[in-house]
Amino acid sequence: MSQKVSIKDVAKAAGVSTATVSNVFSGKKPVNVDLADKVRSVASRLGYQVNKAASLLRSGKNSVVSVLVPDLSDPFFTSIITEIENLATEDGYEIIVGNSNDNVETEAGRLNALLAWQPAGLIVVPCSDKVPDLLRNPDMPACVFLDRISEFDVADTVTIDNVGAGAIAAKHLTDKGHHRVLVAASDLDLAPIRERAAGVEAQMHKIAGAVDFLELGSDPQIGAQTLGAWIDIHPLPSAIVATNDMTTLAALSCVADRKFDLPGQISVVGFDDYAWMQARRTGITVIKQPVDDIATSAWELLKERMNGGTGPIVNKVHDCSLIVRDSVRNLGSRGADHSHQEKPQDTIEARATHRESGERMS
Amino acid sequence: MSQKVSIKDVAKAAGVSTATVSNVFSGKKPVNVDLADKVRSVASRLGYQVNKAASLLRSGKNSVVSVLVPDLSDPFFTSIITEIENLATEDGYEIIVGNSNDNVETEAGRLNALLAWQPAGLIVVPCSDKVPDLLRNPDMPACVFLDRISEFDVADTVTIDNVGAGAIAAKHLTDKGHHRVLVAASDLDLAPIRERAAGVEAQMHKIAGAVDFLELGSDPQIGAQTLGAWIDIHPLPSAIVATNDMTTLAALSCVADRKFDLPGQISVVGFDDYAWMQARRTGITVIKQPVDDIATSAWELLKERMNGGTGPIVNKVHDCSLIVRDSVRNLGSRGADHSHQEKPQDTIEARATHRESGERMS
DNA sequence: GTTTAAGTGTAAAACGTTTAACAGCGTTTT
DNA sequence: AAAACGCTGTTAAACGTTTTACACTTAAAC
Repeated sequence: MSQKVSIKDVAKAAGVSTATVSNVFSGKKPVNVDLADKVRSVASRLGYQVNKAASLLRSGKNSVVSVLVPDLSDPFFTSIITEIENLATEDGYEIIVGNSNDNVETEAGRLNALLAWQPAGLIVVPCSDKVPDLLRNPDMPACVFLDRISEFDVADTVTIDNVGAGAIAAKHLTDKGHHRVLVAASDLDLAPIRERAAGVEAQMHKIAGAVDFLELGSDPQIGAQTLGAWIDIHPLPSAIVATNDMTTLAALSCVADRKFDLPGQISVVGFDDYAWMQARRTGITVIKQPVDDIATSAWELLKERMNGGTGPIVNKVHDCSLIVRDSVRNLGSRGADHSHQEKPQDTIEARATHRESGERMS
Repeated sequence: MSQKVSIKDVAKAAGVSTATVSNVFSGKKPVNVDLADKVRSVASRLGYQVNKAASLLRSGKNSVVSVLVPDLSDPFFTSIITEIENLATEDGYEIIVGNSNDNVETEAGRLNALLAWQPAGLIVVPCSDKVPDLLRNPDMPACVFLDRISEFDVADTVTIDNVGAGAIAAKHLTDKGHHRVLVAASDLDLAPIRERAAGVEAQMHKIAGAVDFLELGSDPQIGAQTLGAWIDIHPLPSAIVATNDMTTLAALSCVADRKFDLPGQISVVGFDDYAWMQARRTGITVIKQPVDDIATSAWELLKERMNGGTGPIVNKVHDCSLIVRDSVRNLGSRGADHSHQEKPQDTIEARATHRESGERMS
């Protein structure tokens, strides 16, 4: 009986028209308050629930927003989804999630499935760093791209200052006297990863240090092995900089497997900040992405578009911060900071410039 | 134009009726293969996509399944969701997620919102351990309850042998000579947590050991403080057993904060297994829930119900396993195993009985 | 040679909303 | 006193599918 009761039943039982019932629930047109109360009470007595499918069909207005990410097992993406779900719920939206599995074809397939619902909006982290072809279509729902994206003229984007993030990590290392670092990248074909690596490289160049790059993929297990194999045949760098959460895990796994003393034998700067990074004897010094800010920006931008906003495309760029813990050894050969003992945990805001829109540094 | 093309447009362009187009895409009734090909080619040329809302409205058959969990920031729940999304996608379903925020009222609200879509099925982890009232209604969609549930006669459930899990953890500790352990529980009002704790307690009783219980909540940060405060005024137990992932994090945070040597000064048995647990010098010995199996069972059960399965309610119970790493010290005072050095990592299958359905141990 | 059946297609009626268009009726404006 | 307006309500037509009932053709069965 619960699913069978329609707006007509309520209308009949309350002695009004279906239009009135509709208006009571949608608020599109005012209804006399007493009458509205009566309708509501009748409705709840009958267990009436508006049928979203019918509502969507007629009005074309949807309350679901689709989120598509390349890897649902990556905590970075799930943490973004979590935050977006929070915000969306507050605004009366539902979230439907898709996983492209880092595969362009799967991505297209999922996109098609999601689009069949005519979602009010789309938040997507492309699995390549390019806009999926389907979404180049001019009459798509509101859409904002996150994180992995290197095209900024198709739709709103929210990203981080990747070059800056890499630079901060490297600066911290060079300040501590490190001259030779290894960048543990996931996949250098991805623009953000490439930029983070470039940020490190630029800083190392400044001090005439050495920097190597290694691709570890997105599986920490395999990444740890790859890294181990590399280490076997190369001189040990004094520090490793990870370019995302998965490579951080890979680096730490490798360090653990080989029983390296951290930071005695090798230092590590991780990427992304999770609870487990400080729930250990040697807390991990990390570059922290402002996950909540990213999600909030994405939601705000999307909301604006969903409400018909038709302004120029905005490219929101967030800054990362360095969280200093204990995984970087002070080699003390350079800079002014070997004179004092740093506090065990400290946040140094990035100095990277904050760009709201328009052109990016090349 | 993309969203505007309907089945009628395709029908007209292909010179057939809408019914035929519908049959081509739904496969409900056979269509001559040549004609079907023509329809398909016309459809893709026009960029036709079936409108799920209209389809759902008319047929009543939905391809979305709703998943509702108490905390989207809990990796355990997100890992389950991830796996369910995989399975669902393979079977042509979409997943819409909800977060009840550990609050019964929010749960009811989210449930209502999700139900308005008339999902084909529902997978829910209740925030209390009881079936939400809304779902007691006889004519609800197919539903299976996961993890936090203590009612087994309303719908299919999939849980783990919580008592067994606790017992395995405790047995490992007592075998290593531990006599006094602390159970770091999240919330003892939750049946599964209570049972895990009871499993530990039972085992400790067997050896006439001591066991304390402490509730830490679901925030690792706060939990760590609570635990620290407790430790300040109680003699240090030789080991801590966590009852879920969040309390594992809390315990490890606390140990790290206080610079306790792990496992020198204190041992820890964690709950749930994630990559970071072994990406550290001292790998964490944990009770591992078979997340993939849980998700798979849930999906299989749900699929059966969605396909009209009307058999008796089944209560699937999975066993946990112990993964031995380095976070438990061998106190060597008991049992036969202090004679040999254990391997660094080893999996010991639980001996807890495996129950497919029917009655549970009280 | 008539009936049955199988295979394939169509017309038209739903499904449960939202939303024009319109109408009644007090109140204000002219 | 007529006209205009605001407020509140209704009627009926969409929205894009699926599905029932039916129609036509051809082949097989009697």
